[in-house]
Amino acid sequence: MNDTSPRRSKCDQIVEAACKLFLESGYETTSMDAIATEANVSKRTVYSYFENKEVLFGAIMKSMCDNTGCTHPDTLDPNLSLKEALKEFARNMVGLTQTPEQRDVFRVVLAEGIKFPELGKTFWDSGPELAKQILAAYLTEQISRGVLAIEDPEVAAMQFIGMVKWPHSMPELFGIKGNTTPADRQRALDQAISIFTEGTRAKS
Amino acid sequence: MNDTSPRRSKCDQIVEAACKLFLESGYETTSMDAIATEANVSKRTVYSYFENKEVLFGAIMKSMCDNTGCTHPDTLDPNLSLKEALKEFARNMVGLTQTPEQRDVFRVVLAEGIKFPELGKTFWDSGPELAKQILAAYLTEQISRGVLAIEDPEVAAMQFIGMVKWPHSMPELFGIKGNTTPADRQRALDQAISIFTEGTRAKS
DNA sequence: GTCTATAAATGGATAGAC
DNA sequence: GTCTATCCATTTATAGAC
Repeated sequence: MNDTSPRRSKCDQIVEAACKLFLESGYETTSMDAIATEANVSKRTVYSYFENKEVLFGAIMKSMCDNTGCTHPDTLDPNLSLKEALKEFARNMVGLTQTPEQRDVFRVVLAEGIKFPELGKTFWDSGPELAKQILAAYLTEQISRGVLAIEDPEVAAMQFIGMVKWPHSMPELFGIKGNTTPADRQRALDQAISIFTEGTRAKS
Repeated sequence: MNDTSPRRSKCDQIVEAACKLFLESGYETTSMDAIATEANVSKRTVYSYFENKEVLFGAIMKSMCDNTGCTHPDTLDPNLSLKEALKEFARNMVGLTQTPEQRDVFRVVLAEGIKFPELGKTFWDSGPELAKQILAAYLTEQISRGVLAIEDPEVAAMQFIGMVKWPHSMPELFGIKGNTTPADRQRALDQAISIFTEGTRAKS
């Protein structure tokens, strides 16, 4: 017995092990045997908590989506300048502070989307869609104040998110080891915000 | 025997079947049995053409990347206006004319990226990276003519691609059935180009 | 509740006949 | 080259003892 952590319920051990393995290797490649072993628990115990493999996977991924989808603030800070508010939003929600876990969730949800269609919707609603709505509400407010001029703020929100996220996330997702430094990413973010604000600012 | 097509080599039948099934269901879920059945061929015949499952998958996906990565034009048309050239680029390479097959290739490459790392690089180089370089060259030209003012044209190219691709591709990738019409997508594209050109135009 | 052992099914790969 | 039949490993899921 390798009971390092002082006292943790069997269920927690199973969840933790399943999380780790599913995110590493996806649904098919991860066996219930491997999960039981990783959790220091017998396979029968796994089945006493989760009816079968599909249920276990669904439960794990649902909670991962809920927890990693969106970090806290649900509005953009109205006290900051336009550029500063957007920068803060980009840093927190759609970009530079993305953890390896968030990246793995993204990849696994996408990979298993055919077998688990409702998972795609869960992820989408708690991640990109939520971020879009928050940003769109802010943009709409700025439009009504006459600061910005945008035809469709919802689409513009998605376009901003794409502009910030794509150059940073896609290479990483495809395993392209960019030799970008934090300073590089900071400059890219500044450029994105500059293009977006200049391109949407109301003509005075 | 269901030999509908007049005369096609066994190898072609296998490739075609494997293509279809791998793109539909990914690597693990697709069995060699299923491929043989779909191809109207015995399993032994599959193994006489392809050493094993990994080799078959690698060959299939490599050719899919080469064929669907990037459509023909390798420069932007210098005779068009800035906006028209960008619109044409966006339509051809990163957006609205994306086929279901291209979307499936994207998804499978991403999904199996851990087991087949070099596949990610193959896809990247023949798709997004190539598109980026073509666009970056065009932007650089426009900068040197004093039409645009951009600090880092390579990053800007990726940002433009993200702005165009994200709102359109991501929901589809996650199985979100957008009720967007072609007219909606056209308007979104126009808005993206407007934001980008206004945001990067040199101050006169 | 938890474990060891096993049943039932599936999948990758091969042997040998034609 | 192609087929049928089969081997062997692995995997999900369950039975029965403690």
